[in-house]
Amino acid sequence: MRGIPGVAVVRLAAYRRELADLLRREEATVSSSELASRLGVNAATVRRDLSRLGSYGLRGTGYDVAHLLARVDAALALDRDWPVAIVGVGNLGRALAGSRGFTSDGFRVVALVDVDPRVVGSRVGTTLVEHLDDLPAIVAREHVAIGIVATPASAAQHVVWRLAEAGVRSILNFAPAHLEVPEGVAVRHVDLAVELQVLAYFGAHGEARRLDRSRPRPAAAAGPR
Amino acid sequence: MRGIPGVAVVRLAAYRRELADLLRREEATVSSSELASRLGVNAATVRRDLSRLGSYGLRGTGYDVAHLLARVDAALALDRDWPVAIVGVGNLGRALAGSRGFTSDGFRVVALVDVDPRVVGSRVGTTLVEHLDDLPAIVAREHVAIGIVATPASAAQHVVWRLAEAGVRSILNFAPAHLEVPEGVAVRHVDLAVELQVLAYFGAHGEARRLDRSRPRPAAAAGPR
DNA sequence: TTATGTGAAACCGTTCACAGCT
DNA sequence: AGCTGTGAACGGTTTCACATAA
Repeated sequence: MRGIPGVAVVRLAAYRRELADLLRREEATVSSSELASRLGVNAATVRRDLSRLGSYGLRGTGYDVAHLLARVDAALALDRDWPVAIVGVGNLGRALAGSRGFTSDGFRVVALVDVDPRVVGSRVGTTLVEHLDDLPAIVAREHVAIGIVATPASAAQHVVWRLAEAGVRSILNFAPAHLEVPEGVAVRHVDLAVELQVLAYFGAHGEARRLDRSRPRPAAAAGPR
Repeated sequence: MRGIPGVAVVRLAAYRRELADLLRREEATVSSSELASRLGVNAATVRRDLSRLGSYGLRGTGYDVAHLLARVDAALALDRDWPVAIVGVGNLGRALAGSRGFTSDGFRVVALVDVDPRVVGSRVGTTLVEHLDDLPAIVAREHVAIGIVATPASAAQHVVWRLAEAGVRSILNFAPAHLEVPEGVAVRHVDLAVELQVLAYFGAHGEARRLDRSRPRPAAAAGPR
């Protein structure tokens, strides 16, 4: 049962969002087809995704919203604490630090890191901006589990190595660059320029395909195999 | 060429980035395997992707960097102008407006839109923030081709209808919500919370997986506490 | 020899369709 | 009756492997 396909993990996160909404509305149960239509996916896909977590559906009725939400949270490991460090305190880094998505469900921005002497030592909100050289200490002190790379592309690879050395094994990269990572480190990329270019392609080719940018980005590349 | 698979379009944008870099370094040619290793993909995949644009490779040598870049640009329709409107001028909207990725290669932020009276009428940089109600006029005036949704989730669907009505056919959504769109409108989603949750999953399930474009990777350690 | 372009195979996620619970 | 869980069919991408060209 281990080994949920990357795309399916992305869908789990989407199901979670809908489930949280249903819970808020005090709906007791949902069917796979209802979840499916809310998210624009096939009902069989929903059932297969959820069945990977175990059989928690009730035939004839659907899924218990609260229970299923708890199972999804457990699968996504959201029942733990995930301290986040943001490296690169420019416009984007600042915006991310204040973003809703970055401060909920166990995610907390616990550190801001930069190298620019004009920024290091200042505060963003209540958080002090510290120097990249202190990363090992910061990671140890705050138990940082996820690193956000919001630096220019030219610095991104260097930052990734520093993060990896310091023990961070999950990285979300906003820099427009492909990154090499050591074995055991997971990376996901969010490249704004790429998103726009893809939209340009579809805009120009008049195809309105539904293609969500859901793609996991595995770790490391390393040597030939 | 018509009908490039969505994932391949994303890779084209990545190749473009590498090609631009190679051009900057004045490299005259690249091989598929060099591009492949730079991006962590298979060389055959690179060749198949590029061959969809036509046969521009030179056997025994590789691809002419400048020529290939021009072909990729043409395929992605980057030889045109793509005026962008950002709806939702909060932290994220502001950061995006000033972002590098949003102001290059034909993309220009030509309009900022919000509904909050405290924001409408103000300026971000040199751009005036206008009211959502004026969207049809704004789109017509600026020839807006791409709309960015950077509003709260609760407003996102409404904004999408407004954008679509006004004639915008490409939408990049940053709100944490699934969006219904009319036929002929392309949407891409960037959900920061989802990205973090996916990283939490991989961080927690670090074990044994294989490296593929869409799969988790082997990891050696456990998650955070 | 080196590297492209591409049939054909392998691989993998998606969807169907229905058996099996409640 | 209604809806889940899943074997099996399906469809599309990826990768192999090699004919082909420089």
